[in-house]
Amino acid sequence: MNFELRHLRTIKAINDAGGLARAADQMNVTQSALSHQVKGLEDQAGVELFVRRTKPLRLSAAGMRFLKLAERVLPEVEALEEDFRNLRQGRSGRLHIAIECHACFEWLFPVLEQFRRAWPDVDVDIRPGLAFDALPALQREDVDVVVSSDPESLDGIDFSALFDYEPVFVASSQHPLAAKDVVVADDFRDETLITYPVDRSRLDVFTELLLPAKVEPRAVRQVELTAVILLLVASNRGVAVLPDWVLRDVKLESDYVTRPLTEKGITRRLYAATRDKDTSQPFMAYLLRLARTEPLKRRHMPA
Amino acid sequence: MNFELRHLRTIKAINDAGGLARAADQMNVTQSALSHQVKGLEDQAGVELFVRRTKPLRLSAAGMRFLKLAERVLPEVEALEEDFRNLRQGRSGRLHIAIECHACFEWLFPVLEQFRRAWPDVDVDIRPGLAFDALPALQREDVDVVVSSDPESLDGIDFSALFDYEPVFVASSQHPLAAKDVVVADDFRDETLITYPVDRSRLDVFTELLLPAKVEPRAVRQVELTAVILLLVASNRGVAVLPDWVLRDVKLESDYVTRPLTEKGITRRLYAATRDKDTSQPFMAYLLRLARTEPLKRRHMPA
DNA sequence: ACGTATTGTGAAACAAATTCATAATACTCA
DNA sequence: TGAGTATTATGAATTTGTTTCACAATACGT
Repeated sequence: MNFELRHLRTIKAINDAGGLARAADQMNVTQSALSHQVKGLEDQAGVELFVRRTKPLRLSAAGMRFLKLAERVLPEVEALEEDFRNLRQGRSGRLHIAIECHACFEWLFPVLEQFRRAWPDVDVDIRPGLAFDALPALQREDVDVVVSSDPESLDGIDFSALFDYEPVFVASSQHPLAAKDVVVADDFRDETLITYPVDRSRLDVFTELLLPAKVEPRAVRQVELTAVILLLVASNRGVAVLPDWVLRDVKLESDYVTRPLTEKGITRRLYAATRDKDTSQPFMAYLLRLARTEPLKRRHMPA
Repeated sequence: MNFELRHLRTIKAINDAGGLARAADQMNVTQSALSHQVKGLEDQAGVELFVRRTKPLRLSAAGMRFLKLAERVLPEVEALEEDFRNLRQGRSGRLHIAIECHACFEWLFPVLEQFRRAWPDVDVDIRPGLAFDALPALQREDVDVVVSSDPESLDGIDFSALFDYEPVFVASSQHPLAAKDVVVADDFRDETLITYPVDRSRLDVFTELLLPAKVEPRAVRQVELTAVILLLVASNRGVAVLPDWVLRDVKLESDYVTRPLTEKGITRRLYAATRDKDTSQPFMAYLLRLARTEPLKRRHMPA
């Protein structure tokens, strides 16, 4: 008693065609093949699937149940086949994105909104959970894209540059440092610094400014949401360093001010890591193009 | 790209067992067999189902979809296999009954009520529609039992006697014929006869009484429902001939009277026709026993 | 009842899946 | 890092299953 889809297809074909011979034609096999197959199936099942005393073979009660199963199952199987066909042609696929940089939500979300419209069959998702070892997850195919500003040379992984950004200092307009044109490392010594709740090794302020200068802020407070960070900054509960793109939309409400870090300013580059076999897939290329151009569009535009 | 259930079972097993080797054990095949099978499947589908860079084989995104299909489909297939097992052991099956005699509803329904409790997995139904050529339908396996009072010698068909009954004359207690102890054919000459809307050849009054005596009633009115026939008779709009079992429950309300037909009374025998291969099936035997005994239980019992 | 359409059967040819033996590969842990 | 272990991959031989071919058997229509 070990059914196969072949059997389902056969029973359905015989029923549809209204006979074994006609069904055989449609399936491009001989009538004999189907006769043998049905016999084998009935032996296995121990049940008569067809009424034999009638001539164009008709389904018995048991056969009807078999047919019902076929009619429920076969379309699902065909759907998967279609799905795989699309996958092969790069029309469908999975795009699960891990973001190492906490603030990337801000520009990524609008990008994915646009992507989704162009590639409706691609399964899109953002997975902020595995921020720590995102690259191993990429290798293991747990995710398909990792957004990071720290490219590593890894086997089978491509890093594509997306765009440059500037981590900028943010403080309340009431804050003493608002008076300065440029903020430097030493300025943080007496400040409460508000950051995302992640390791310092993944915070630009520390890696690019404070650690090299061996400066420790008076206090560090960790806050999850960007909007809340800005709220706290505006009410002068601390200062923060955020990528410029986070500020672009809200700049006008001048409860707070932004200032460059160091004389020259700091410039960082964002990358998308993908498995090399996926990099040139149509929808992946489309995403990368979108992620390169789209976040810049609304930038430096005074509202 | 031609999936088989074997592939679904394999993918599921590999996922469940967490590895190809373990899955092979559980399926009682060699690890090599599964390796070949997966390879073949991936070639056919043109899609990588597993992540190869990791060692205990893990499903890829595409593989996950395959697994999902397996988890939806396999239980359904197993349900059917279970169903067939039951069928083979005679615990489940189909019991579609065609009744030639219109009034058989009255005793058959309670019988089926009882049957259903004893054999919950048998698919029970009454099909009054194909009253005309019920026996061919039985041979074609469109139905499984035919209740009839006219046994024929037919190949592959058994007729089992159920019980005897008496077609009796029914009239309003106001009706002149109510004065007679016995009603004969001639008595119908001036009466309006109420019958079920079927051919005369399947009405006891005609086959057993009026046709042999070459008597034609003044009028014949056809009515579908037994209850309505009794209603019309009670209000003296005509007379009827019904099997005694129809009257057993309602006799007490003596708006109408029943009288035997002819001096000796008429006796008819009811049969259940079944395909010989089914006759000795446990649930069929049970039904026949029930149909032989149950309808008689409440008979001739003065309430 | 005869001819036609349809299904059934057995042996041979063909195709596919499985095994066996062994190679290749990833993972583990000192 | 490297030896050892666990896991998967591969190719040829074997086994198993499916299809074909040719023809027999069976139902159906007129």
